Amino acid sequence: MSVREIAKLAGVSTATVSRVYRGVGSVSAATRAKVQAAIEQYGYRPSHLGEALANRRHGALAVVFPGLSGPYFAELINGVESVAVPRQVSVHVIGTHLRREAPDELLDVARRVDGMAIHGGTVPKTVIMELAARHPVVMIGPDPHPAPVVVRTDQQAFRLLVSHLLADHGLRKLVFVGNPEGSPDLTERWEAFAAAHAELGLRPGKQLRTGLEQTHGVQAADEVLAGGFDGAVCGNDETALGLMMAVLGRGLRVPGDLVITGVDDVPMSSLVSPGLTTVARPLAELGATATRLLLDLINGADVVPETVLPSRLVRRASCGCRD
Amino acid sequence: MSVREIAKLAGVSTATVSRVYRGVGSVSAATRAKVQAAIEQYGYRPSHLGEALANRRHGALAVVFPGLSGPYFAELINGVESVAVPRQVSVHVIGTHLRREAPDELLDVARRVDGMAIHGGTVPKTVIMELAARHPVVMIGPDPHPAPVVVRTDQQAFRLLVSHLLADHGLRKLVFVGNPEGSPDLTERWEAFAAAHAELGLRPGKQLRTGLEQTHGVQAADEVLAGGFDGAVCGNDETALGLMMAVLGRGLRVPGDLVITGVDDVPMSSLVSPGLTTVARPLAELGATATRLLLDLINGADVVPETVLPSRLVRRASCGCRD
DNA sequence: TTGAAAGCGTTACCAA
DNA sequence: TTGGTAACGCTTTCAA
Repeated sequence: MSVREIAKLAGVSTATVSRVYRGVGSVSAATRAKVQAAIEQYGYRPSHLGEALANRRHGALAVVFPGLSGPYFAELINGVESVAVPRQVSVHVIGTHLRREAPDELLDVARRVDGMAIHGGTVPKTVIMELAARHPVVMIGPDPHPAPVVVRTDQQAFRLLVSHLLADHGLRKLVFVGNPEGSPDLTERWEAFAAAHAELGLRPGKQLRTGLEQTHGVQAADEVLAGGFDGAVCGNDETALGLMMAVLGRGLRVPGDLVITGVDDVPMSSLVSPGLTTVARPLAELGATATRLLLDLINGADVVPETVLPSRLVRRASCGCRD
Repeated sequence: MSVREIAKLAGVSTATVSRVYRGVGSVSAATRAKVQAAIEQYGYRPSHLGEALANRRHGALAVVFPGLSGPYFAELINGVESVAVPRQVSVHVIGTHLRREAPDELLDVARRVDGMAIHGGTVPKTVIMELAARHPVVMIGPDPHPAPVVVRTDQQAFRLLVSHLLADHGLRKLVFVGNPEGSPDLTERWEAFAAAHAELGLRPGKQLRTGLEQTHGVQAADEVLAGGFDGAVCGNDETALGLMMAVLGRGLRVPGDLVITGVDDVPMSSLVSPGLTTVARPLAELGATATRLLLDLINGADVVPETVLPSRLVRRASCGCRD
């Protein structure tokens, strides 16, 4: 089923079929009806390839993440789709899982889309630069590399959080749970963690390097508990929740035996008991903004190089505040 | 940068450029070198659209899920990619989030891929049939609808699990946590749950309808605890883990105050304490098999209509077995 | 070994 | 309001 066949069946030209299908240009009611009938009878849908080739536009964009699992990415993707879907742009979600072949894969993905939004910390500098040189690229979250366009959240609330634990709750032995080397986001948080300590003339607590998933939080429990810390400042909610689960599973209390905090404010965090004190970040908005900018970039518009979205401290019971 | 330009720059025909790029056909060493040089100098990569149009093949397939979040889907996707990536086929991951517009979206996605693997319970019968009529389609997991090709796991181990709780642990008041109406997978599990009760001359326990995410498990806690049940048989590990977390957070004990079991054996389940008793399902293999069959279907091969993979009971501490 | 030309399925321009 | 025709960027067949 191609335009040509439908055109023949309806006794019109391909141009007319195209016009009818897309509802543009002027077509008499009579011809329109004829063509519509043929289209419906044969269930004709134009080939995406033909369309895209002629338009020199894929009508698709890619979002590249280190992984896919978890509420963090789910929310980000929601944001992306909330702007892409209404504009009829399809979204390719790529999880590199940080595997080696990722760079080559991305070069290949680039051939199928009009532009890409790349999460910070997923691909090496050289690849980003190579991609950005040829295609519209927007970075989601901080990345140490010189990138064309970046959308991110600030670290203010996170610093406030650490100060809150130190100053208001009087904690003096905090662990930072997360690996600053693995992710630019965590690098910034570690710096804010250190800065908040320094501000009070304290030495920054220890750093416990783990991944960003719930399982990593569970696995960190033994070491955290053995370290005699009074509070665990986790790099994100998922590790915090994993840690909390492990601590509770040992019959200990939060915040009584250990204060725990996270970052992101994923849905679980407000539901568990004790509620998780965390930093709310506008994840959906982050994805949506990145996508809007990317589409602007694709359309050749001028785009501001850096957009910073606000984050917000959310105090619940896990830090010791009464709920 | 198109074939034509490269051809001109290298002083050869487009056919020769194409041959060199793909490494097929016979080309003299001298011309090959000339062409290679031009390709590298200009960083030429053939347009995917041109390629696909000429080959009448997208080199891509879609996997359709109800959601994206969580370890269950992550593992399934791993399986899919483990076979697609080596074959140079790119994967479009679609999360419908069960939204209304999903059917239309899928029809549109179908225009961009060579075939699709659809998770059971994600789209209405009519849509599946419409898709399957025009495109290669493989279903992942049970679906009540007549589908061309299905890959699934059996329910044997799940039934065994329920019998184990009833017969070996002597539990008499089990809740089934999950909504059979929402998912064909859960429908089958509910049936197995009822059958295991019937086998011992017992009446099937109550059904507590919730979603399949961790948050839903947390939210179900109050109702489960108020019901005076001795065991909660959850539809999957995620709800089980959420429930467990909520129960522990209230200062209660698992399995002492409540036995909890799941299905899937996601990574968290072996890490938490108490370890979660569950049914291990070969999720990666499920995704991989579906993908293999889909590619066969695309290549016009004959394909067996139903493949059933085995599941396995994994006893840990949460059911009351000593670890 | 190489090239000319047709074809893949659209859209868009220009005439009619 | 319509249609013819030239792109779009590639692969492939057939000759040379």
